[in-house]
Amino acid sequence: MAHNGVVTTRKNSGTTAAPAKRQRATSSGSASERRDHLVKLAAELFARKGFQATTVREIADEAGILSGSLYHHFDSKETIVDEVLSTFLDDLIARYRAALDTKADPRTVLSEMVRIGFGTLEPHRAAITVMQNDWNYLRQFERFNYLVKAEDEVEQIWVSQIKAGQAAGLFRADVDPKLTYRMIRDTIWVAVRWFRPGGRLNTAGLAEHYITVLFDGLATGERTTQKG
Amino acid sequence: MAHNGVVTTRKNSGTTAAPAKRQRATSSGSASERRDHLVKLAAELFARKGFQATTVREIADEAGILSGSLYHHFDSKETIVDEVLSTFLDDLIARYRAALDTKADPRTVLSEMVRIGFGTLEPHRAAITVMQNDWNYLRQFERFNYLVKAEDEVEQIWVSQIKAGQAAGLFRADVDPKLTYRMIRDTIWVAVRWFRPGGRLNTAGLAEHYITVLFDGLATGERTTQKG
DNA sequence: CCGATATCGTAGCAAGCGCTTGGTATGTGC
DNA sequence: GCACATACCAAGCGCTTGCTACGATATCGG
Repeated sequence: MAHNGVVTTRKNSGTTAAPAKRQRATSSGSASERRDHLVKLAAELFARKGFQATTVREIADEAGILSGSLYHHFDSKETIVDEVLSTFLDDLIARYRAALDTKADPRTVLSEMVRIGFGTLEPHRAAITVMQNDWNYLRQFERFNYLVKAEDEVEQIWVSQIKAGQAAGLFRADVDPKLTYRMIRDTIWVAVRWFRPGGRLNTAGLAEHYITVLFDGLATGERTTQKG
Repeated sequence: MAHNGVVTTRKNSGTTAAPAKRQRATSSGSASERRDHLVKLAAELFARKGFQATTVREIADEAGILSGSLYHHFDSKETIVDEVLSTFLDDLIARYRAALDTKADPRTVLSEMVRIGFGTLEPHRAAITVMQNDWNYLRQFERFNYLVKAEDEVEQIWVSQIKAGQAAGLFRADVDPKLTYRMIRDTIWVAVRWFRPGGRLNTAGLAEHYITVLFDGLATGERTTQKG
């Protein structure tokens, strides 16, 4: 009664080729393959229900094990979400740095960074969702201080490119770089809330659409507010 | 042991002129004045910690009463957040309708709607924050179906204006109206995450900044992607 | 075949959760 | 001055939470 029967109530979620009935996971492949799989399952639940609303029992159910068995792989529930977020951030920052290394002009680099942002929407959908929804909650724990650090580094990358573009006369000078960065960033990330693969546009299409509006605006004809 | 002493541990949060020490709230003013005050206190907590992470005991503590006493005013914790969100939405939609009633040209109306959006950032900061962070969770309850309805009405208002602007040749025809709306909406609302009154720009300044970029773009010189 | 290691089940603890109940003080209308 | 309504306290119920302790089983190199 403490827990309802895992074996009988298991839903065999039809996502990845899941182990239909419980069977001890054979130690195939690298040491932490099982662990990585558990992280992915948990990430999906965190994204769908929120970090706090997701219980360790639910995560275990999804994997076909009992909640206590999770603690063979992880110290705590927070360790799991930590892995979800840090994996995403590492990938993101690496991509940004690569774009910077091309040494292209600011407009080109900025466009590429927009594409990178939208490009992470699919592979890191769950992580981005968690980051959006549970940022405020997670931030209060010391162990997630690195989130703020990573965010600062990303901001620095964007702002420097915007400023460079202004200095080169490519971008209007009457906009605030930091403010502009924040609006771009938010527009990209928040798209995880409504973007679903298989819709009218893919993430590449979204990126081009946004780049168009971002640089050239929604209006037609001459720019009416040109100051710088 | 079941609950620690409310009187002794009360923190007398230095926000609004709070009742420093507990004293029975005298029935001054309208019948539900006390209730409204409790809603505001709860909204701040919901915004800061998230809906689920906020306990009824914390709300009661903030008000200087015991958790059970909250249920004299509210049926449930969800009733409280319901009041927070519906108050905001009612106000927002009323403002949008007023802007529509001016029958001005689409660009003017759209600009005004952007101003309205940013204008709600301060008076409804807590509600917007809750809406952003806890939308996914709250949406799963039937009682919050009206949230989706309200969102649909708002979307309809925006999209019709964008389409009208395209038909009038004011806006470029090669952008997707619905997609454009979503990006505008997101950019405005997500600003609650970083906007703090007293910074460099107030919400009116934010609005003008965004209107500039939205209509005329970030780049200088001729529009390079003009198609429609 | 054997021990090492990884993986998982079983059972349950301490704490905390939203919420309920029964009773008490303080006003207000008549 | 008594009935009534309001606003609250005190106590705790039933349940869920993250997590732990410990034993069982599977796999595999040697």
